[in-house]
Amino acid sequence: MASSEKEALKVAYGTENPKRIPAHQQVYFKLREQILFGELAPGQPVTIQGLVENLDAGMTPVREAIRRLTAEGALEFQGNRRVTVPTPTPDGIEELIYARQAIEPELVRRAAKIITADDIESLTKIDNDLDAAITRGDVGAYLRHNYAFHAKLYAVAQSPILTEIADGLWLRFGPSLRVVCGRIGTQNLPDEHKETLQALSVGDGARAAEAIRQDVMQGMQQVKDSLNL
Amino acid sequence: MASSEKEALKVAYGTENPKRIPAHQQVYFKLREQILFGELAPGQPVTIQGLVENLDAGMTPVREAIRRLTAEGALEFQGNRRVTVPTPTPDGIEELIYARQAIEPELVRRAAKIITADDIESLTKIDNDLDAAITRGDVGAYLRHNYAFHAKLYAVAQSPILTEIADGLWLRFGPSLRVVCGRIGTQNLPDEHKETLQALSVGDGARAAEAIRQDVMQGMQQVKDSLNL
DNA sequence: CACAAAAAGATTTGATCATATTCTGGCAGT
DNA sequence: ACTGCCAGAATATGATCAAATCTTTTTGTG
Repeated sequence: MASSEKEALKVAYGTENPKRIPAHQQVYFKLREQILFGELAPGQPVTIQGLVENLDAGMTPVREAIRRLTAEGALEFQGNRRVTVPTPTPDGIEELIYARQAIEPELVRRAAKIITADDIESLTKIDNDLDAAITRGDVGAYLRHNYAFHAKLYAVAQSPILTEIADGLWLRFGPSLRVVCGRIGTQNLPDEHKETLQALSVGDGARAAEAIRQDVMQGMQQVKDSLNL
Repeated sequence: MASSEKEALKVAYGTENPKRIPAHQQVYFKLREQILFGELAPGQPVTIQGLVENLDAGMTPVREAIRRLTAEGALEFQGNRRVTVPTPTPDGIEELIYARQAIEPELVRRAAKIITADDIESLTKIDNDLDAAITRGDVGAYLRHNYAFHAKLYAVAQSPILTEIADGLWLRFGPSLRVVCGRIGTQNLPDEHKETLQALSVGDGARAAEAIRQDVMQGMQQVKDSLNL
């Protein structure tokens, strides 16, 4: 997702906005949220008509949003005309593990070079919210804040292409993450965020990158184990 | 692009086929080709109505194809409602260099583990066609065969997610590659394919991966230099 | 009077919808 | 099981509306 779009959406949501967001983008963002934060489970079929009612949108915008999410790997054509949320496979998880380890530490290295005190403060705040969500066992909030932490790191890195790739990967394992958290709760989930922040605050990009690599690896391993893949 | 789709398209092209390919997919593949092999230049605007005439398709399929390619980074929203082929930037090229070096050697490592003699033969044939294209200075054929070589490697690796990412990267620098080749011809272009094939034929995955890394790096460097970025 | 900035109008293009058509999967009846 | 029919869902078209750009005209100033 391009950050300019995010910004535009934030500005426009709900208010009597001057800038009108095209329906197909609104549908895209709503559906994306549902996939990322678990309203949709792996294997679940996604019908155009269902979304038309559910999201109260026209047919054409829904179609376009589905195409876009399909291209990003968040949804999957079933060959006939069906679309579903992809079901994780052992090989797929392996690929995601490799890809995340290849991309995310690099983003953190890049972020470390140009991060500001404000950014670190912002990240710390997100991480505190994350801890609070873990403590009270709020799975939904955990998923959102965890994503927010990583997304903020991407934003700091100012590397739009790598960020888009990383965001695409989130869409692929989001539904599975939800399933896992729903099963094992929010305890025992990996959190190398403190270490990452520590390293970033002293400008140690290499250490921050390694911390994120650990965070990513542990998280994906957790998913893999919990799903018996 | 999922390989199942590719297969389906190949089967269906032109013939009085039993399986009908949806118009939006046909448009997608046609447009994708135009982007990859250079009918469309960086910065060029892409209009829906233009494609409707050009590709002789309806409006809805064209729209869906554009959304899909936009999600893959092959096209770019211009904020107003315009869509264009992205113009390369120095930072963008840097990101692509990193991403390709992270993904493609891994695909080759995976391919090396399961490659068959038939696959190697097939790759050799593609590489010969590539050499022929270089010799006679046929830029279009060069681009197609060069892509075919890498795409075949991806196919051998049987890693759909990494392959989709790699394919997405091709879409991002395809137009620039065309510009560069049009400018400097087909001589002096990198070709570590022989080395790659040699390593693959003796089962040396590490060496094959390194050869591809060289190939990728040199190619991207060429693009970067030629565009004065 | 010449020039340029601004306004108004015309035109192109994108967004959306209503509707017709095509396809798929299930079900009834053999 | 097999075949053919039917309901529902997806695909695709063309019409309509809205937004952006281009063109022309108007207006203001040196």
